Amino acid sequence: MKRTTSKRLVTISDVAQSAGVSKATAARVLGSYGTASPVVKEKVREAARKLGYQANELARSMTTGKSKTIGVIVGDIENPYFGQAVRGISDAAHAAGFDVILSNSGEDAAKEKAAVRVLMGKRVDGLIVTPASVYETQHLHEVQRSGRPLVLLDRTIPDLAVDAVVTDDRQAAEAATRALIEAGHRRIAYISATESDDPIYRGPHQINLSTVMERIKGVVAASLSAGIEHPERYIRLGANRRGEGDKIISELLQGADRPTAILASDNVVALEVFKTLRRLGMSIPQDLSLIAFHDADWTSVTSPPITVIAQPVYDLGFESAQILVRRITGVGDAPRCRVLATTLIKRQSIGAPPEIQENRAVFQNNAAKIG
Amino acid sequence: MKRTTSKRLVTISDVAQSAGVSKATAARVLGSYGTASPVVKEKVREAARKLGYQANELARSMTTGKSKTIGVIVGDIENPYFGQAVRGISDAAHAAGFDVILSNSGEDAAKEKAAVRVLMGKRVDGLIVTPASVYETQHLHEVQRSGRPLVLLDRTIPDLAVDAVVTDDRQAAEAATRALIEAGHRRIAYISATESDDPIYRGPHQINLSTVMERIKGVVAASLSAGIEHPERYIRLGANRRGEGDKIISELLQGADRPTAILASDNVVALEVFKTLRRLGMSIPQDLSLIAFHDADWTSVTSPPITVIAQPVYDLGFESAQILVRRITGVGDAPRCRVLATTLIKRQSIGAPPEIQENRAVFQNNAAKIG
DNA sequence: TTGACATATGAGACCGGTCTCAAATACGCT
DNA sequence: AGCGTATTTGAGACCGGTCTCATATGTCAA
Repeated sequence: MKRTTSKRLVTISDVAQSAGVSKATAARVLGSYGTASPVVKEKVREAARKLGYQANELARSMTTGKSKTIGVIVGDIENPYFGQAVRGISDAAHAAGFDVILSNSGEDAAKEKAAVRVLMGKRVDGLIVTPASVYETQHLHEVQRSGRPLVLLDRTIPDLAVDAVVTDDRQAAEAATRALIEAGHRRIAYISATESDDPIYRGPHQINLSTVMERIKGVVAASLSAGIEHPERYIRLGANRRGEGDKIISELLQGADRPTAILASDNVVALEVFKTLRRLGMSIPQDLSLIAFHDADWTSVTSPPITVIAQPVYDLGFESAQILVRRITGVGDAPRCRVLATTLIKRQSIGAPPEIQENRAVFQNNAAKIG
Repeated sequence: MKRTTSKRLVTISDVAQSAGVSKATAARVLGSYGTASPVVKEKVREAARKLGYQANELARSMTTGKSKTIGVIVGDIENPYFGQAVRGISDAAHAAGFDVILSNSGEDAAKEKAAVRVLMGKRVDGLIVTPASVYETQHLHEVQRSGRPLVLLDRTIPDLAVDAVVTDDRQAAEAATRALIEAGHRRIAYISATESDDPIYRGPHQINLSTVMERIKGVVAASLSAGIEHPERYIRLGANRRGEGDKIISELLQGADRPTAILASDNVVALEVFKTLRRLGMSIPQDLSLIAFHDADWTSVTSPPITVIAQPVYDLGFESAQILVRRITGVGDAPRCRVLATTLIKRQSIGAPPEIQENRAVFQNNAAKIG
């Protein structure tokens, strides 16, 4: 039995020998269970201090069947959105006496599967997962079948009967679309970072994530309600970080009957819009109005400040962890989906569409000629 | 022995029974070691599939003394800087056959200590830590003493002889300061988010992090070289997320002999500068020039785009993990500190100080009167 | 001092996997 | 069929902690 990690760590047996008591007594003191006399307690603690004893949670978990640890798999470790959610998770978990360990899927279903395997292998007491796909979910079904509690964060999976905590993406998209319609827009694009081979939206089969589908439904519903025909013609997918954003956005804005407003799925897409507009010599909101999902720190200091859909991300995380802790503790009622509200924060990135501004200018020119 | 987690998971013994072989044979097949006949292999694998066997890595690690897992403790999970570093760590670790689990210290030494305890308890093969303080390091010394490999990411600890990977913060700060001096600035502030009771810099005893100390040294050295006296009078600390940033920045900018340029320690501080300037009715770069550490996505789309010190964060992470893997594998040479270079990316946030612009305006007025 | 009762302690089984080595089995040749 | 050799298999010890229960020890009252 070879150990490439250089030194065997100090065990309870070492401490027991040093303190002159049995392994069982030393374990009682160091594990804070059972009884021990004050004299023995002090002797054991002193020996542990001197030897540098560090508990082996592996052994403890093997025996107790519990790790007091929650495993969390986030979609994109580089996205501060998930950072905030993790802060909420950590706060709720720690308040309930649980530790949190994280893993990152990078929005890739295979990596998510590997992360689930790692965390299950470490026998975490429960899992919080932001699913990377509604199509590749076998590994999550297996978690459910194993009996280990699972909560979905931010996104749902239709045929997986587990708890979920999400924001009301449909209502958010409807509200944003209505705000743009009230400002005069009839050609409104929704641009999403979600992976897709074909950037042009053709139907639900292209959509991996529940959040994206809900938002599309919201945009389409609000547009149809306002009498706008074929609103889905302005929906684009795949505008993610790998340089596709600029291409998709510029093709859209340089096409016939271009949209006069964009609803961006997240801050990544909003940034791409900014960069593309600068390159095309267009400006917000004179040439294009913009609303973005998520109120990142910097969205209020751009010129102009961006109108955003603020999401209660910390609460998402906090609630997820609370529900999971309840499940771990043994609550067995039916799984449910908790839906949190969003807030539309109006800043200066919404204006009238360009053609309405031109009509106003023509009208003023005519008035000057008459007067 | 009570198990609140509802179901005992499937073990190798269950699979062995189902396949009609011994536990040792089933283990050989499922653990991919030793030998087994092709017929037995197929029987065991089929039984494992049917029963939903998921390896217990706790048991495996206990026996082998290895977990093939790297533990990472980041300073601030909400900062995309650390997200990028984690991506580098993950890529290098996975290439070497290791898994990565994360924990967040929130730049709090007590939380870092707890995170170290959790990850050491889980017997990770090694640790990568972004230390939250150069003063509270006992827990990291204990890691070192235990023989478990440890690499410091981004920041060093002076009396801890372990490997570290950092950026050249001193040289970065010198280069940025020189760029501002060349643009005419003689009053240059360095504003840091690092925790401090007193926002006014009085000496090294206030500084928790090696990066901050190095940057201060760089700003001061470049200023003194250019004949600027008492450059440290414009150094401010504690401008973090909790609302102190606005107060510190506005007091500084509204004081006598206010600075005409700011070097911001990170994007958080740069954002605070933007917000405060807007509130005070001042603009970049006419009233104040700005350079920020770290080239975040959004720094190139503000108006004006910000001059930044780009840091090779992914490489920081990647190198850290490579060094750690070598240590885990048994390399025993002397610990070393690997220093990576930064790049100054000039955009439009640097201009001449306001008083030089005024002198130019006066000179042009005089020329018009003559001509 | 003795007996009753409460508290502290130690021995041994167990968690689920790995590893070693002896025994069983398989295979090929005479 | 028997023998020699190679391969496969199973039994049991072990990792480091927890838990149960029998035994030892301590305390108090008669």
